[in-house]
Amino acid sequence: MEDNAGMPPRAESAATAEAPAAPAFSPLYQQIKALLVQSLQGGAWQPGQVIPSEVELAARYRVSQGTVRKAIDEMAAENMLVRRQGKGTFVATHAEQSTQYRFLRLTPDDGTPPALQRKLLECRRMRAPAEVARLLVLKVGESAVQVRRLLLNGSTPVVLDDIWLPGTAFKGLTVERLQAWRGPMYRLFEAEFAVHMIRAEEKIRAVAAAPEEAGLLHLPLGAPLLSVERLSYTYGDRPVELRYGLYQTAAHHYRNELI
Amino acid sequence: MEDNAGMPPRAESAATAEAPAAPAFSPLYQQIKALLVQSLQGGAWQPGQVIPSEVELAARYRVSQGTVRKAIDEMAAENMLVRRQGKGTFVATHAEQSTQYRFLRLTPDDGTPPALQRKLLECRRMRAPAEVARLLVLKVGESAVQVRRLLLNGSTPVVLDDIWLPGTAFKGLTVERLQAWRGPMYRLFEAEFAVHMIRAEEKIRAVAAAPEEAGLLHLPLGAPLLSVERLSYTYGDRPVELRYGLYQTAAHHYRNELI
DNA sequence: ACGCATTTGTTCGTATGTATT
DNA sequence: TAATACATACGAACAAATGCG
Repeated sequence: MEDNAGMPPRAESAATAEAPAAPAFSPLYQQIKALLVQSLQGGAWQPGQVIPSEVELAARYRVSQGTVRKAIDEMAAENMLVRRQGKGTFVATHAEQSTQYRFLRLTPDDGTPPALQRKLLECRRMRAPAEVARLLVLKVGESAVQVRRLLLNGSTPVVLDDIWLPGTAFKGLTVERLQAWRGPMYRLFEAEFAVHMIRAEEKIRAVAAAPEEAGLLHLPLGAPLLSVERLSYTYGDRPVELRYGLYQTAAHHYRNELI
Repeated sequence: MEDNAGMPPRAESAATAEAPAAPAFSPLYQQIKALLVQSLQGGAWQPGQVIPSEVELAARYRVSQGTVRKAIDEMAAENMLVRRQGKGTFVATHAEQSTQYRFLRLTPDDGTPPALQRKLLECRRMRAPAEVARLLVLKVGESAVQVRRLLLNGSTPVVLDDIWLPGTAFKGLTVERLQAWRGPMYRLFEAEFAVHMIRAEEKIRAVAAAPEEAGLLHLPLGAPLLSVERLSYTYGDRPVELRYGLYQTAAHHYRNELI
């Protein structure tokens, strides 16, 4: 712990540098956290896999175990990592039972766990419409993939999703690929396209069913629907999915916890 | 630090006791946390006030500062306490700018901060209806207070709230009291009735405006509305407020963050 | 304006407990 | 049983923010 050669920047180096523009000092554990996020972003550790132990990471970055621990604590709180006592710390995945449909807040009123069947309606590639391009931070004219699907409870359609993805990141996403996939779509994204959703923002409204929507959801024209616009982010706060959802809330509700 | 006389239970005592029913061992910092929550619940420290410093609490409970710190960390994460470097740790309150309207997720579409005027419609005392009694865990026939109000953006009504409170806890809540109050309702509750909301669960649906609602919100019959059922909890997971809200989402939306 | 005391924030080191393999 | 990994707990030191004299 004497020299610091070849090591990542320490807090001191940033703090002692008398830069005129105030280089935004950050505590050591935040720097370690940033390095860990970089490793995840770079694909050094895959979803579901163990990351090195706290002791090893401490040695690697030449900091104390407590500092690594604090960095990992924050990442675990943000659902990027999962700690398991006695086993190790794992990269979060949308594959596990507990985190499956982590982002779907629609729940049956009777409390039973949500069990919805998928019905793929469409999957096509096109130039991103202006609004989609704006939200996904694409250049004008860049390609996007549109996926439309229904979620059904038995024979009752409950959700109509209109999903938009950046074309370049999702090269090779086809109807067949989607059709063949069993399991959550976000799991497909992380397994086949190395895109891991870690956070999302939603804007929710009540709207009246338009003709096409009403037809697909087997509802009368003008029936009230929950409109959910979701923008999902991956590491580094990069938006990578835009999803317009229409939820039928006669026998379901959107649950939320305020803290 | 030698003897432990008159002190709260330590982790060891619980762990070593060979109770047959497995008395649910909890780590020391969790026990400290429970004691701190009790102090809040008992009103030992008022909202907005400083609690004793970490060093003093550590001495009082005969544990290390780090253990107190971890207990406070969790409570800060749950918004029960607020830490301020150099000043101390404060009991959270609904009075501050940052936490005002902490539970109101409705935001104008144009991004401006929500600025809504209140218009009180009703405040009366009655026997709690069955559903209200069930959710607020009241005995059949117990009294409840019903408050109905509008929130307006200029002259446009945006929110219609139907609020239910336990009658005993809110003895003395009258139209005049509500009418006179400036500031968030939750601030009134904690200041005048010692009821502090720390958590809430919401169930959200899209519904069609019924005649009375449509009239109050200046909307056509059947217009889509966001229906928000909120159950608010105070210390010890006791539900103390039930609120049925109807939100007009033409120029506003309910924002949510998924993590 | 300056320094000092107080309080939380960060970092380190060490030891021990608990869960898993 | 032993080794490994995370979880808890303690103690110490210094940094940063705040408020007061």
